[in-house]
Amino acid sequence: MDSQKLQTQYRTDTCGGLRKEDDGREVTLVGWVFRWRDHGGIVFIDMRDRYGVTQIVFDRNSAEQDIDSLAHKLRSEFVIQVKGQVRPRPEGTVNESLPTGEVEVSATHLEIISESENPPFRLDDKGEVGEDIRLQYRYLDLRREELQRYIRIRHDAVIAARKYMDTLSFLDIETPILCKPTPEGARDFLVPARMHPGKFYALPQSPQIYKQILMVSGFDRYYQIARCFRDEALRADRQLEFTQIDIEMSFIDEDDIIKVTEGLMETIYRQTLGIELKPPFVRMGYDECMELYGIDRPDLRYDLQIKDLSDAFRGCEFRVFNQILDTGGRIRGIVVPGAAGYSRKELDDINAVAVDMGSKGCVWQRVGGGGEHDSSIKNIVSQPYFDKAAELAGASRGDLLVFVGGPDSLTSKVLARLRQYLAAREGLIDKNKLSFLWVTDFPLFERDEATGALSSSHHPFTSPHPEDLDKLESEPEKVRSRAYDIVLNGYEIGGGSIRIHNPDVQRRIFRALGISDEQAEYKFGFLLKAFQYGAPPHGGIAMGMDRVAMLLCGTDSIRDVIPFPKSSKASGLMEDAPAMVEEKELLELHIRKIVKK
RNA sequence: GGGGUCGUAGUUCAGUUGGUUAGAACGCCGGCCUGUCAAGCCGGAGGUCGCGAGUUCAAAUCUCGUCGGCCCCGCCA
Repeated sequence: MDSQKLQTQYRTDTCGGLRKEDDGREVTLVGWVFRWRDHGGIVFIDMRDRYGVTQIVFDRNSAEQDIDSLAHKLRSEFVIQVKGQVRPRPEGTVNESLPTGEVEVSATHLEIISESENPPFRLDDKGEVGEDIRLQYRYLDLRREELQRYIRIRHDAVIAARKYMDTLSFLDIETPILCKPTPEGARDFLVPARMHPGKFYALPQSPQIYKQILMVSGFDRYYQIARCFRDEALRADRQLEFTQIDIEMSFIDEDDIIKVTEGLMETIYRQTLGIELKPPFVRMGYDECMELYGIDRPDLRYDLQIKDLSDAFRGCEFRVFNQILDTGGRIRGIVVPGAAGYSRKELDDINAVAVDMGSKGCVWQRVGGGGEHDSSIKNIVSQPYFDKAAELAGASRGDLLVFVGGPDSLTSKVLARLRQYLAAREGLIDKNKLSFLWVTDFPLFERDEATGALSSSHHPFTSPHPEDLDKLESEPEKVRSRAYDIVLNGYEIGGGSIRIHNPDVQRRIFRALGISDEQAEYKFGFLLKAFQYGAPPHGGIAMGMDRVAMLLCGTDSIRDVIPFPKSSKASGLMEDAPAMVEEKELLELHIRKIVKK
């Protein structure tokens, strides 16, 4: 840290910069009272700012000023200015745990700049504090070393990303926050348009259409660190507003985007944590991914692959299994090595997880030391079937098998969760491992099971796989897309696609989605029109900045890397947002409340 | 929209089968103290048991509702 740069009218140095080389210097520091140890005749103050902690000593005998009265008044989180002389600490009193621990500042002058109420929780990272109270007093929470570090890591990542993108000739271009509503996809945040009674803007779910139009404008390589808004339920890794590193390129294919993205992640990890990644990352097609892991964002830090055990149980005595197999379902399971010793309670817990994910439950089988099989269905199914299952699954003595039957959509969902649950339970997750994965060849559409309607699995501008174009009308669900996701340790940290740049193909997609020409014209006419004026082939990706930052910081909630996040019920606990507004404001916006509270 | 879990002092928590004045630690306030660093010692203050009903002679404790934090399902093109 270049202390020269941080010098101001208030300070000569920071609370993190002094070393024994500074012995004898007259310095002025400003900061917060972190801790104090009042011994009567001598008072120690740990003074804190962004840069660190420095011990200040007030000595009744040696101080030039009568600090007796002032120093004793100091309390936690007062803002103070201290003048004094740097000196080495007496022998035996060096604090090894502080970078500044070899020195202290002997105070000659103290000014209380700002007093503080007693803080509602301690800021020294000793002991847990409820998240509600932390969010309510977020400005104090953010003073804590941990959050200061997270915000710093996030900053470093953003700077690394910007430098990298700039090096590759990407232009940082802004796009509107007030957009045209798009009823597809996530729920929009709407903004009433005062000057257009009855009409609304929407906050961007992503800058998607604008960045595609920028490609038509010839910008070739665009990026933006863009705030996005989606009015959907929150999760530990989802907020109403979040930040994307949004990228779009022209005259490229999948490999070009993937290469740029891998380089981006490589740069971010090197610049923030000094970790060298080893691209290229593993790639896997969607179908294979779902078959092996049951989910499109598997955590590959551990194995526990899903096995198809249908053939083992075909014709067995268990009617439920036969019914499943006869109706196109499968029996699939995972082997947990060395877990045959699980108690009934533990097996019940596993079953509860399976039920929670929507199945009727799971079946377990444990392979005993003599190769004999114990199972929750051993009274129904005879031993040879278990032999076959163990053989198919590759389970050996001492292993546990857990399996679920049903349509693939169900077994995938349940087994993906069980895989995660069992890996955690078995301690198979290496916290220091970084398992990147590209998932490619997503299906272009997915069908809503309730309504039967098709919708885009990525977004409606995603290019279909050229080989599957002729199936667009006949077998739309078999059409693969040119979409790709990047996954890290089980989190989807980014996704994108090669876009459609041909207006005719785009219209065929809209038709397949049940969007009429008129509707398409109304909603996306401006994009289609733009494409009629020489659209370059293009594609891009959006990286979830919050999730990337979260993973860099090693936490499990993006709230930790967002200075002012919303609670899980979407409230700002500090400022108490959202809030009521005056009737007259609504009137001006041509809005009437129908819910009173 | 649904499920789980939690809600007691400023904070983190304990609180038995429903039964006397709801406790502990840390923090806070006061005093003592010249080498501490989560300082120490002595003393003190501090409670709408989230909120509202109900059951009961009696509710932090039981029941119902409600609000809020966290996690999950649905949702998240």
